[in-house]
Amino acid sequence: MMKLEDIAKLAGVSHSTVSRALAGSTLVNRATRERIEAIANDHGYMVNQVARNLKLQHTNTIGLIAPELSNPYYPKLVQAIANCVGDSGYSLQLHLSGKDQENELNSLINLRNNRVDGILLVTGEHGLVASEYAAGLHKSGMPIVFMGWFPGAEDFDFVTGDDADGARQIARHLLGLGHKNIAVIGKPVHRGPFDRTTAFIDEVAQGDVVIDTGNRYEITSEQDVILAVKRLLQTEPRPTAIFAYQDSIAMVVCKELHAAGLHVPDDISVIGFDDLDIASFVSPALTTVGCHIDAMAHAFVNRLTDRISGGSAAAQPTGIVVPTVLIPRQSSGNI
Amino acid sequence: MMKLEDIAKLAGVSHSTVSRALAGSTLVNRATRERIEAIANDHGYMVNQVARNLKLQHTNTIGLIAPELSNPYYPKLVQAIANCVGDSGYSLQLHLSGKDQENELNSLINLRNNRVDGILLVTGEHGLVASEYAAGLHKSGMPIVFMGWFPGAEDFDFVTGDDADGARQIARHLLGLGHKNIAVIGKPVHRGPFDRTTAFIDEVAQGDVVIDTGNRYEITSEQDVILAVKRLLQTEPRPTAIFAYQDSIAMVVCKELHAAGLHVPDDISVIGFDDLDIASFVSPALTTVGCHIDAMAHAFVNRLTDRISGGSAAAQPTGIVVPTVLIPRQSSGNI
DNA sequence: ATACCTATTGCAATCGATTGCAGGACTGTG
DNA sequence: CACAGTCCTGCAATCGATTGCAATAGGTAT
Repeated sequence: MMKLEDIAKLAGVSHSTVSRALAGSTLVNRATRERIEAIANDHGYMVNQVARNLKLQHTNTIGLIAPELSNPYYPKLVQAIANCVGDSGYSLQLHLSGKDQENELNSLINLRNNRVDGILLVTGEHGLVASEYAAGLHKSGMPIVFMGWFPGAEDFDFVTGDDADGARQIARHLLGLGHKNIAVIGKPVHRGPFDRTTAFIDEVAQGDVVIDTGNRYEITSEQDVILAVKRLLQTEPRPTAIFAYQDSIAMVVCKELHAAGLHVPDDISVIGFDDLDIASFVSPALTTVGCHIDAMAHAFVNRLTDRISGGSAAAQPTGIVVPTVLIPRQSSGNI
Repeated sequence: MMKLEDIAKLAGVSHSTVSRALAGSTLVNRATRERIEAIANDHGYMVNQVARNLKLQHTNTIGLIAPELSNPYYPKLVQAIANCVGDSGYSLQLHLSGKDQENELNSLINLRNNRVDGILLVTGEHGLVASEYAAGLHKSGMPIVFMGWFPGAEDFDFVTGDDADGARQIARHLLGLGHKNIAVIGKPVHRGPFDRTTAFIDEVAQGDVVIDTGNRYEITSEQDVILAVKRLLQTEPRPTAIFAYQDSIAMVVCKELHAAGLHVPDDISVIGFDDLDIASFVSPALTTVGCHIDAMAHAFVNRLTDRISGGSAAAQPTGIVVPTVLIPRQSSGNI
């Protein structure tokens, strides 16, 4: 492939001049520059970024580590992130950690070795895994921003949706609908100050509704959901509403309820969380809580690019929390 | 950040020796190597890949250009690709072209400038856009594999699902169910020898069923679908089955049919194409055609890595077509 | 004519690795 | 003791850019 030197020879100048000409430097004579540009163009010269990166000590690349793409929430996020990153003039190096601690660590190492300018780390539902290494990286000056809260997140830059507030909105919604006997179900994910479960339970308590421990189902697999729904239906008195911490769970719940001959929302209300695209497609359409994912992605990559340019950004790590909104649909019975 | 030179100084040897030691070369004395390894380890030395890449003239990185992530088919594919790529020891540089020709071109240029070892290009439903540039790249020796057929694909390596056969399976399925009056609807995507529409129409013709031109709906937006369904319902005699070329369209069709008070599949059968995850969730579950996406991804990246290592791989460009299978569910009325 | 300034251009160092080749130390053999 | 053969290690070139500094040419002021 053509290199600076080749163009230089063709133009009868030194490679320094070519470099400057192509960079649009005022240091080179206009006529010379135009001649060089023409030659470079004719021969399809394109700068070798890896050489350039080495010299310039930056790569114009951002690393993104996400858990997976099969949970439909992540593609939405990755898409939004990719757009923002592209708009900021960076390339994206994508790593899927598969929720695996070792993979996540390897990705981190790989990204570091490749000298990406910064790292975007989406912590999975499992919480942060490679935190010590991430902390080391961070300390060594690598800009890194997390998405999602995890124990110790305060020491880093992170952005998260205001899940707790979302849960509170759901609580008020259900209370407003007159529900007094509510069950909660979902994957156990403890997100500290942003915890959905805690916030929900606390908020309904404000309305003098207590969620019986027997009505709290922690599940980890689809199989569990089926079992949980079976048990739930035998509970006396039967709950009139179910809050599932994840849309994916809520959908299975609806399916099982339907299979058991129950009608949502007439017999029982169901609310999810996450605002998956599918949520509006299933029938009945799922009431859920979401947050503007573009705003989220925007905050995420802006925080990082600010860190990279190291400019006005406060040295202090900050947590950015983006608001969530309730999206009432059929499954909660108000429409 | 620590570099070879620093470790060399610490160990009292030359940087060449450190390089060799860390590479596990037999050329360096065992004791020396172990000492160097220990020192490198203690000081957290990690090779600078960008310098290494420059010297080695390869980057261990594969570029992936996909149209988007909001159509749920792509995340599945990207996930599978990312896994394969990772397993092969490469990093992934992801670009989302957003179906935009200029973006796709920019991505191609960017990838080339970054000297990725090879490029995976998923052509969108719009067909290939940046084909001249891609051809140029290809000619200049850049390994590049396409996913999906497009006019001229024969000159490149490409892999595609056997959509035509899938469409034929659907045709036979519908024929077997006794349908004689069938409508087809979907985005107009012409995939030459793998065209869904053509194959479908030809195959039903084998069963002496002809699809009236009035029963062929080419749509481009969700709005179009709604209109099409309205028109379709006024057609006399009303079709008893609808084949939607895409699951995403099929789902909207079902929704509209439901809204019009029609029952799927009792009043009318619907079949989609793509086997989206959602397809099994909607109610009624959607009969569709899919192909083993992992096999597809596998073929895709293997072809590329073969090209990169340039080994046994035939110099001749080849098209790999992976089989599709019919997945009968409720919406076609046989279950 | 001398000194000085400006506008261009080239030289050479640098980024951080890899690797062919030369050379030193040490051992074994005749 | 000389010489060849191993085994290690270092020197220096190289990958393809960027950029500070020196050098040259031409023009102008004195």
